[in-house]
Formats: sequence, C-alpha cells, structure tokens
Amino acid sequence: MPSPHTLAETEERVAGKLGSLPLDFEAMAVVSNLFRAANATRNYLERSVLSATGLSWTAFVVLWVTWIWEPIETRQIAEEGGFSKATLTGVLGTLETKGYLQRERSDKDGRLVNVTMTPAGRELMNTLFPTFNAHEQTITSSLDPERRRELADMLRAITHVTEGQR
Amino acid sequence: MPSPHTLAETEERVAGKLGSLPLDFEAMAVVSNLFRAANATRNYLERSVLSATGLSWTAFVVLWVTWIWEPIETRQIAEEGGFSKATLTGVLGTLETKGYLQRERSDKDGRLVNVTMTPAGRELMNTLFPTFNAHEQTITSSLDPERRRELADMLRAITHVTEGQR
DNA sequence: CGAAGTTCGTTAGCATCCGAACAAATCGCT
DNA sequence: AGCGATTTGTTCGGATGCTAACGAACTTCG
Repeated sequence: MPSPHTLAETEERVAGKLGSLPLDFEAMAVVSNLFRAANATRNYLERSVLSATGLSWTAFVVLWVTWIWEPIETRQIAEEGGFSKATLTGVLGTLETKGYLQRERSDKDGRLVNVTMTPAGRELMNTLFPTFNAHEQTITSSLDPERRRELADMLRAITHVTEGQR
Repeated sequence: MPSPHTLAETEERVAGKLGSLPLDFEAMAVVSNLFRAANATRNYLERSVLSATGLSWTAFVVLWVTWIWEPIETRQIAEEGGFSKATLTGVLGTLETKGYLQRERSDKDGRLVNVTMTPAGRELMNTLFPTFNAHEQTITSSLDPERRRELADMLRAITHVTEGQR
C-alpha cells in the first residue's frame, strides 16, 4: 500500500481544511506510520514465514509464548500475547488438534488450565523461530543496532502511555 | 496488556531454548514492540475518540482520507488507507447510509466511483479530527518533536522494506 | 470495427477476533 | 462453616476484513 501522496502534500491539505487550528503534524505522522509499518510487517511475515506452516499470526504468537514459558497458564498467554480470552480458547483448540500443544486442568486450582508443548510443537519452533528471527533481522536491516534499540525504546514509551490510561 | 515479563527475562529464555544459535534480539524487540504499540494505540484511540461516534477504525480512516482529498475515487481511498477493495465497499455503504459521504459514478469512466463528503460529514470531521489529533499528541507526549520525527522516519524505513519485498 | 485482455467495484464465502453472558471453582468475610 | 463476590475458561453472537469469482466498462491491437 504505497501511499500516492507525500507527507508534505497531506499536511498542506489538512492545514487547508482546518485553517488556523493548531495541529501536531509530527504526532500525526507517528501514528499514521505506526499502523502502516505494523500492517506491512505483519503481512510480510505471514507471507514469508507463516503461510508455509498454516499458522495464523495469533496462533504463532500463542505457540511462541508457550514455547518460551511452558508450562504456562492460559490467562498468562492471553496477557503476554495481548488478545482476549475468547480468542485464545479457539486458537488453543486449533493448536491442540494440530498436535503442537496440550491443555491440562490445574491440580491446585480447578479453574485454571495449564498449557505445555508437545514434542512436535517443540520441534516446529526449533526450526520455525530461527527462520522468523532471520526475517525480523531483514525487516530492521536498514537500521543499525543502536537505532534499533532506540526504536524499540520509543515504541515501548508509546505503549506505556496508551496502556496506562485505561 | 502489560507484559508480566521483562525483555531481559524473555531473551534469556529464548537463548536457553536455542542454545548457541545466533539470534538478533534487537530485531526481535523491535518487531514485538511494534505490534504492542500499534494495538495499544488503536485500542486507546477507539476507546477515547471513536467509540462516542460509532465509527470503526477503518470507517474513520476512510472518512479522513475522503475529507482531505475529496472528490476521490474509491480505488485511491483503498490505496491510501491500506485495505482491500472488498473491505472498502462495505465501509462506504455504511458511511453513505449514515449520511457522511456520497458515491457517484464517474462520467468519464463508467467503472469508477467518485466519493464526496456530505455537509454532515464535513461538520463531523471539523470537530472530530482536532480531537483525534489532540489524542495523537498525548500518545507521543513522552517524545520531544525531534524524536517524533526520528520515530516516524524509522517506521517509514521499516514499511519501505516490508512493502518493497512483495 | 471487434474480439481479447484489463481494470473497476461488488458479491459471496470464509477466517479471525472480540464483548457479553455463563457455569464452575475459589476466595473473603463474618 | 457458609454464603456472596471474584476469577477463570468457554460458548455464543456479531463485527470486521480478506480472497476469489463475477459482470460491467474500458483499452489494445490486429
């Protein structure tokens, strides 16, 4: 989705619409580019890495979180991944059917469900994650390591503000 | 979705999983924080600005693009906004029913549809966009103007790589 | 001309994800 | 101990957005 208009053109039009109202164009550019970059990155990774495995984006995140932190409770997976409990229920079902992980009711607390990887799931992630990371490297290849750290820090700052004001 | 684990903890676990394999942790952090920030920002803006208007995120983007560039062809709206033609058809129908914009077949080319705002649509955006921009300012308030520009630039660089390799 | 190919918007079918409501289990307070 | 409040995972209904297929309108080129 390459925008056919430049940033300057857009700013000019917006300023024309609202006359003398003071607007924060830098903030506008950050938000707009944030969504563009996130969508483009997701599409890129789904196409280049995930499509071959038949995993959806969310399914991969669930697998990744479980792989790292297993055994893990489902509520923690939802919190780490940033999606709702309802979504997680469906995705866990799919991944369990495919044989990548297992659900098990907790002994200590009958409400909780613990999740662990199966050997097949671990084997998948052993090869899938390095591939994924290699593409993450490609995505950020135009930035040197120092700037990557800065970028991650600034994104964290934004997340902090938007998640804080709840 | 505040992650209960720190970055360092996550890196340690991942390194433990894959032993000696070389991984790019900075790239991993960038991608992960990119999605977290985008989701948190979208939720924040939907909650604080859009929910009162009954507009979905996509509907707002369509309205915004049309407001700035009207009269505009539907294919251009889809390109600017970054969604599919099929999605646009539905959203345009909704916005037309609500009386915010109008469709009109082109005289020059019978395949094209031109879109213009109604007075009600313009009035809505005249008050809605300044509010939206004020919240965008809040979102980036922890960064000074120079860093906001840097952030927008780095996000553009990522978009360029991921959209380029199509 | 006119037939083949292209482009456009729409439709239909499908997958994904969420909020609300719910049942089961646990906790807290007296 | 016991009963209301809270927490957890699941189910259900709805909203959203995409791909593929399609008809209509235009373009190309022999």
